[in-house]
Amino acid sequence: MLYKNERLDYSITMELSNYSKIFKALSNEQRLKIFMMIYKNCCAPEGSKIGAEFRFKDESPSCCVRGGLSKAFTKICDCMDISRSTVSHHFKELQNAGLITCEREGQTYICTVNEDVVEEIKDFLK
Amino acid sequence: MLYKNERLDYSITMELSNYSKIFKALSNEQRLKIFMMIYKNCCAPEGSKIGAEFRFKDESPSCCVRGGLSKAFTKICDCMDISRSTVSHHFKELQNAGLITCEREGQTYICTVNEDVVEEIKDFLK
DNA sequence: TTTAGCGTTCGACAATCATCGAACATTCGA
DNA sequence: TCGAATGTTCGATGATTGTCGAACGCTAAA
Repeated sequence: MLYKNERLDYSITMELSNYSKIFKALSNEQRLKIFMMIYKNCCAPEGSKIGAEFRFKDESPSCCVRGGLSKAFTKICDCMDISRSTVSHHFKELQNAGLITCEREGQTYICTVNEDVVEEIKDFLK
Repeated sequence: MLYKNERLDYSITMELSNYSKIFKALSNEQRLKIFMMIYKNCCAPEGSKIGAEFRFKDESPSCCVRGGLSKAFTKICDCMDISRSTVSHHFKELQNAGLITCEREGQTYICTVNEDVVEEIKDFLK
């Protein structure tokens, strides 16, 4: 897992190719679910319509540290039925698309959603 | 090209798998460009930030008929550097994802963006 | 220093995808 | 009715993807 991945260029209006990279990252259902869980558990808006099924069951709000989700990898492995190596691969894809950033926290990671990219997605087609 | 393709189920909150299908349809850059051109030329909002490069150059507003883009296939073939069979394939993918609908108009087609799906995309992450 | 936990990397494999050209079907106009 | 234009279908091919298990490296704790 990268500490800091090279970010795509999110200038005023994003390039078409950047959008297609983001959509590709979200085009696999498992990976989309991973992203939604990270998003839901640390930065989805208050009253968001995003389903409660993405919330970790036994989590207090304290699952968030410095704006990110702590132990994201472990938590997600625990509630998905795919191998750890596959989950690792999906995390990398999400990072390469610029959707998330991971930062070491002791033995595990804090995972943050890149909110400027989320804004770009929300603005798509507007 | 289908006259009417079976539509996905866009209920109140769309299933994750429907979102991933839509993102997959938009994950190829050529296909995303095709979609943007159809969208830009018939139903992008007034003052949309979507780039003018998606506008057909020699088109008057009359390129829209009954809410759709007339001769979409021909026009798009003319300004993209891929074969007609590939363009046909991409149109099918966009239709299967529920993003567009095509209707015969004499020898060619009127192509319509499904605006309820566009709304779902705009609402994603909200 | 040893061990256990966390996550990565590697190599493999089957499945899917993007693309092409050729052949075909349909429709309109001459 | 014939020819041209429009778009589809087919089969092929190389590239990419999603997934796995095994082996590995790093970190924290005993």
